[in-house]
Amino acid sequence: MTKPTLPQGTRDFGPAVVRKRSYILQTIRTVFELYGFQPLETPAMENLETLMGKYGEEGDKLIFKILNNGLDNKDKEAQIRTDFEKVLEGKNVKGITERALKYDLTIPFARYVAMNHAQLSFPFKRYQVQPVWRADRPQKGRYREFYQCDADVVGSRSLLNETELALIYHEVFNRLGLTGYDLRINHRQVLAALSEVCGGAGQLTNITVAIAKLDKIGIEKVKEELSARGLTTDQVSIIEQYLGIKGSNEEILSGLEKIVGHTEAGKTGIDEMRTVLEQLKDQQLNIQTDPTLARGLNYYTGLIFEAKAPATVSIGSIGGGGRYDDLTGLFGVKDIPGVGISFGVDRIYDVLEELQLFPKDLQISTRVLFFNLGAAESKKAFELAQLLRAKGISAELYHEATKFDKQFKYAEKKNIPYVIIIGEKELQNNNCNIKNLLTGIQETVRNTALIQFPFK
RNA sequence: GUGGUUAUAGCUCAGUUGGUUAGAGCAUCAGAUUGUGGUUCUGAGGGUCGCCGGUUCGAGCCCGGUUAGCCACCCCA
Repeated sequence: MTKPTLPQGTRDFGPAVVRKRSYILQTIRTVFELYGFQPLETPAMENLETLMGKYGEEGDKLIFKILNNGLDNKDKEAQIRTDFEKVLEGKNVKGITERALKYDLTIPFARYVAMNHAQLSFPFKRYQVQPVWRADRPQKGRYREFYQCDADVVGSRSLLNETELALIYHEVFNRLGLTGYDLRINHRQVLAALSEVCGGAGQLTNITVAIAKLDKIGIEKVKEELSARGLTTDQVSIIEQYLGIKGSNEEILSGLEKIVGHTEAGKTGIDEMRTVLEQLKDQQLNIQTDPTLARGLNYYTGLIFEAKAPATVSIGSIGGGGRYDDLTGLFGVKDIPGVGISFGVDRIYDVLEELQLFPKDLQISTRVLFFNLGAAESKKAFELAQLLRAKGISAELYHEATKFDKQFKYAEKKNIPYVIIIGEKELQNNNCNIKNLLTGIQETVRNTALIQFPFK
């Protein structure tokens, strides 16, 4: 017998952890529902070609592929050998692998919309809470299997959607007690305009990758990287100017206007951000425009979001999203624009843990433990436990008659707030002793009055 | 995917230049206590030193490989 282990980057979730995770998930689901989103689930696996090419070159490498069954079929051996040669060259071949684990929830959603657009009524607002898989190297806050919680609206170009999604972030983080969250926005068109001003749309990726690192490596290193990626001194100096924009949201937008406001794309981007900020004006969100924000996924075309944990926690991004104008176009259905956001539950968990923001009573499941003091006593206890259960109060009867010490310790470990003791005396008198383990207060109650007792 | 680092009891960790039988605290179990827990006291169980191989008379310690955690890069939730 070898010791069992878990695959790299995966985890088991024990009872206490599951409770905390579902507290987060329930909070998010509730807010999604509050804003009119409807649930959707899609399979763990998709056809490989549904996923390939949707997440950029790096993303493709991180997709978990599933080996086909039946590769040992002798009749097909020759074909399988030639196919496998292609795999060794880094190609994907249907004969070897045609399915993959889903990498995010957005592309499967786009696939769903493309397949069902004739039946759906638009705008279609859906939320989805499911695990996704990435063949990334694990670190703290980075796993190979993790949950995403997405909300997307498709079939509407209205910026009201962006506004409401920002409010959802605000509402969820506030409900979780994460009031110090940091929500940033930027616009793909502004980034596109910047690269246009800097000598051609071909530079977009080079520029966004470099400026996204500003926080981490500083302006000098960013300039070095831009030069290394082939930008001229003039172009680098425009970007330096762009990165130097600071101040309030309005100050940042005016700053952007000076650099990219004369371009069509730049104007659109700035106007849209301004509209959304205007709509949010009275809502007290911690929202700020951040010209360095550049989300990696290459399907975003409009406003983009990123939610970060409070600065005191070293976890970084806990959510992100943005507008994509033609996601279903990838699957042959044109003109269905969309916008969506995502919450990273696993990271939010780590943040709440670090800041000790989980409610204390999450771990209370059983409210009442009946002590077991013998055959006749436990028969009565069982009867009363059934009464409480029928009233919706979760109750347990200790599984065997043993000394008090053990039964108390069981209650303590399971965080059970009340124990009920029925012994020989109580059995005769038709009453029972209810002890509150938190306060230590014990009182005697008639059995007929037990169901009225407030087990708070 | 690249580089670095760590792995000893259920948990947190000691373990000397390689040397007989690998230790502590907490936790667990039993007793002091036959109807009232959290404190205290006494005792007990528990380890193929992540795994595989090598060097050596001898390896927890040295070397190689492998698996997993962590860190940086890349990227990302």
